[in-house]
Amino acid sequence: MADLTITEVSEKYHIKPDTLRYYERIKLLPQVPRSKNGNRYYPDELQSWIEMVVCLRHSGVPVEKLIDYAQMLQAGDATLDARENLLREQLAELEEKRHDLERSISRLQHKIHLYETGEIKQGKSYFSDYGIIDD
Amino acid sequence: MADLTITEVSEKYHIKPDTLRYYERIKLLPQVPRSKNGNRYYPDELQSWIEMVVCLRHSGVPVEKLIDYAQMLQAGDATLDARENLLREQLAELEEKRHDLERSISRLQHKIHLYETGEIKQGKSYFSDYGIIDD
DNA sequence: TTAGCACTTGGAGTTAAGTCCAAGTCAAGT
DNA sequence: ACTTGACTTGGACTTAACTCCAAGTGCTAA
Repeated sequence: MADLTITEVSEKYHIKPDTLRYYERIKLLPQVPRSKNGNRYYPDELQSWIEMVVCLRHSGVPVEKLIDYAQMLQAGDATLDARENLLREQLAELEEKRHDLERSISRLQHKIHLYETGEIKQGKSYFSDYGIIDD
Repeated sequence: MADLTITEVSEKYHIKPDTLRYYERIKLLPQVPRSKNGNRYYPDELQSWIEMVVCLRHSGVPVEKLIDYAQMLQAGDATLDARENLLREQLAELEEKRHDLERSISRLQHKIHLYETGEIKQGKSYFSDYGIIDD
């Protein structure tokens, strides 16, 4: 692992250069170092953080929470407890999200099954097809 | 289960009246019937569909896909295959989402564990705390 | 040295999905 | 009759998170 340019990071993590610059503007990233000509480069440390950000963003953790965490990281040990709390809160959010997702997946699977077996064809009127599956 | 007014539906499914009217405008709902005074009421059939919509929206299925499905439902049997396809596609999306979510949850759990055990305190510099856990 | 390309900046524009508002109507209660 | 409260409409506004643009700089290769 070595320093990468903005486009390299962009390709590695499937995130646009514009987004990387945006993340820096909003302080989701610390000041990104520049090479002699003024171009950004991303050392390992930064890449790891970006990797984490991309992962959590992909799961819907709001940018704002990540900024809060980033700010606290920079503030040092005084923020240890607050950081742990933030992580716990986000974990709880994601676990709820997972629960909702399981429900939706079951719903879709059930519905698809109805199509597969042709049961849906008996379909009465327009939306009747949408009875709730025991709750 | 019986006909409900807009506020009743709103309370039952934790969705604002404005959102219900919005859903109607964008054809995510069929024409909602009106009582003599012009107020909307929601019969069982509609409630089931709303319940489904709320569930899927909560898992991130885009409004547009739900509109497509709703339109196809109204179009009748000619759209059976297309409807099944749409459901399969959305199912695949949600399954991928679930995968991402699992990853994020593991990440957070691991990180929280580091805080719990005090391992994070040894923290080198700012973002070093973010090394990637074996991949 | 000139063309081309990757990068820089500040700022404007986009997209999805609501969310809110002002002005008006209607039925019920006092 | 008058106030209250729930509803109606069309349209404007908000929010989150990008995403794009124009104008400019600076290295690289022919």
